[in-house]
Amino acid sequence: MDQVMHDQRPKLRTARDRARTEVTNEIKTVARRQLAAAGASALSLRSVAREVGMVSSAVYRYFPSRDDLLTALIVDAYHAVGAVAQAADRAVAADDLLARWLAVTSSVRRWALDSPHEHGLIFGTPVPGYLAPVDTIDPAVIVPLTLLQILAASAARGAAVSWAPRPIPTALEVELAGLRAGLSPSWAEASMLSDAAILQGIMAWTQLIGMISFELFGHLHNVIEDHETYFTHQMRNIATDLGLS
Amino acid sequence: MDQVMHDQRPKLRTARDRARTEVTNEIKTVARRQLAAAGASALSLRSVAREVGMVSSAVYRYFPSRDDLLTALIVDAYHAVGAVAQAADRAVAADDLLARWLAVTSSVRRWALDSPHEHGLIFGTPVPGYLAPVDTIDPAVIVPLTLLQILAASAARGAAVSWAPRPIPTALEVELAGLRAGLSPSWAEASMLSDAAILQGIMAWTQLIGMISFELFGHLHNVIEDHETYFTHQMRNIATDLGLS
DNA sequence: TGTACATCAGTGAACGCGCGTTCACTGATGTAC
DNA sequence: TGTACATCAGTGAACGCGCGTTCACTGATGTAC
Repeated sequence: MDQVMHDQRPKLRTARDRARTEVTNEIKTVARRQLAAAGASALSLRSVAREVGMVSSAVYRYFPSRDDLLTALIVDAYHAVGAVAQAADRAVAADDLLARWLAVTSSVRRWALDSPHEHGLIFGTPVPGYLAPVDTIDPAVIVPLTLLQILAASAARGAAVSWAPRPIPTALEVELAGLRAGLSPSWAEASMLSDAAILQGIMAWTQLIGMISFELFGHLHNVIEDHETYFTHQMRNIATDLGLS
Repeated sequence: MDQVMHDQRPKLRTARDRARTEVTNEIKTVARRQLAAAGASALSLRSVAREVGMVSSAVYRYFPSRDDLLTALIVDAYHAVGAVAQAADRAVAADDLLARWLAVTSSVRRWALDSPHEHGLIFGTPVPGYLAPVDTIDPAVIVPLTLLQILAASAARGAAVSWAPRPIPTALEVELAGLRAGLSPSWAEASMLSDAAILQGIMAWTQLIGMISFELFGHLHNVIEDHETYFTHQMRNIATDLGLS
C-alpha cells in the first residue's frame, strides 16, 4: 500500500487528458470504418493516420503498435454486441422467456449484419500471429452468459429439457465445475444451471454464431435466401428444444 | 456442333502437358503449406514462386492472378473435406446410422484440425474483395449433403424427429422446393426428405462447422479444454435429437 | 525423317505501391515551488 | 501570481521491406508438311 493508491484523482481532467481520449476515440472510429471497408488484415496504421489527419508516427502516441489498435477494436466489438444483447434482453418482459430468447438472438444477428467486419473480427479467422490478450475474455462472455441466464430462469421454473440428457463424461463435469467456479458473481443465476443445461446453452450459442457466420460469410448462397425468415424459424425451433415456452 | 467437339483427345499427353500439371500441383502444394504457416491473407505469389524455385512472373503462366490461385486452393479444400467425409461414411456399416453420423462429423473435425488454415479458408472470414466463383458451389455441398443422406436413410426407416416440428413458413417451403429441384441426381435420397428434416439437417451442419470453428478459432478457451470429449458428447446429443439410433 | 514455324515455360528487370516502426526534433500544455 | 522545468502530442524524414503485375526476351518443346 504505497502512496500511489491515494494518488488517483479520477475526475480532474486536464485539457490534455480530454484531448487524448478524444483523439484515441477518433482513431478507433476511423479504424473501425476502415475495417468495415476492407477487413481486418487490411487495417493499416498509416491509412488510419492519413484519414485522421496526422502523420503515421503520431499514432504511436496512442497505440504502441498495430496489434494493440486491433486489440482495442476487438474489445470494443465484444462490448458492443454484449451491450446490444443485454439491452434487447431487458426490453422485453422478464418472465416471457421465449420473447427474451428471440429478442437476444435476433439482436445479435442484427448487430452482426450492421457491423459485419466487427463480427468477422471476433468470430472469423483469427488474424495471423495475433493472440487475444486477457482483456478480451470478460467482454467475450457477455452474450453466451446472457443466453444462459434465460435458461436459468427457465430452470428455476422447473422446466425440463425435452429429451432425457445422456450421461455426461466425467472429464466434462470437471471442466464445467471449473467454469462455474470462475464466473463472476454478476452471473450467479447461470452458475446454478445443471451441467446438461450449460452444455445445451453453449451449443445454442454455437448455433447462433454459426448461423450468423454462415449468413454473413455466404455459405447459404444457393441454399437459403430469405435469411430473416430462416433465422427466426430456426431460433424458434431451438427455443422449443431448450424448453423455453 | 462444330469440329472442336471431335477434337478432344484426353489421353495423349505430351511431355509439356505432363510438366505443366506437375508444376501446377507443386505450386498449389507450396501455396497450401504457406497458407498453413501464415494464413490466407499472407499468401503471396512471390514467396510461393521463391519456394518453388522460379521467378515470380513465371507463376503467371499457371495462374492468371493471386486470386485464381486462391480459388484453386478453395476448390481443393472443399474437395478434400468432401472426400474425407464420404470415405468416413463408407467405412462403417450403411445401416448403423449413429455410427455413420459420428464417423462423418468426427472426420470433418479431424480434417479441420489437421488443416486449420484450409478450414479457415473456406469457413472463416472471406478474403476481402474476393468473390467465390461458380466452381466452388458443387464441392462445397458435399459435406452437408452427406449428412442429409444419413437423415434420409433414417427417414426411409420411418423414424420421426423427436419433437413435433412447428409449421414451416411458406417462404421457406418455396426455397426448399427450389433447393431440392437444383440437386444433382447423385443426391437423390436427400431430395426426398421432408422440409422439416432438411431444415434440421442444415442446422446440424451449421452446428458441426460452428463447433469446429469455435474450437479452432479459440472461442472455447477458458470454457472447454477437452475438445474431443466435448465434441463427441455434443454430436451424440445432436444425433439423438435427429432421431438417429 | 527432316525442316520451318508456332507455341509456350521461364527469365530478369522494372513499375509503382504501401506497409510498420524508429528517431531526433519542436512547440504547446501541465506542474512544482 | 509568476517562473523554471518536465511532460507529452505531433512532425517529417528515413529505414528496410515485400508485394502484384507487366514486359520484352530466350530457348526449349510441339506440330504441320
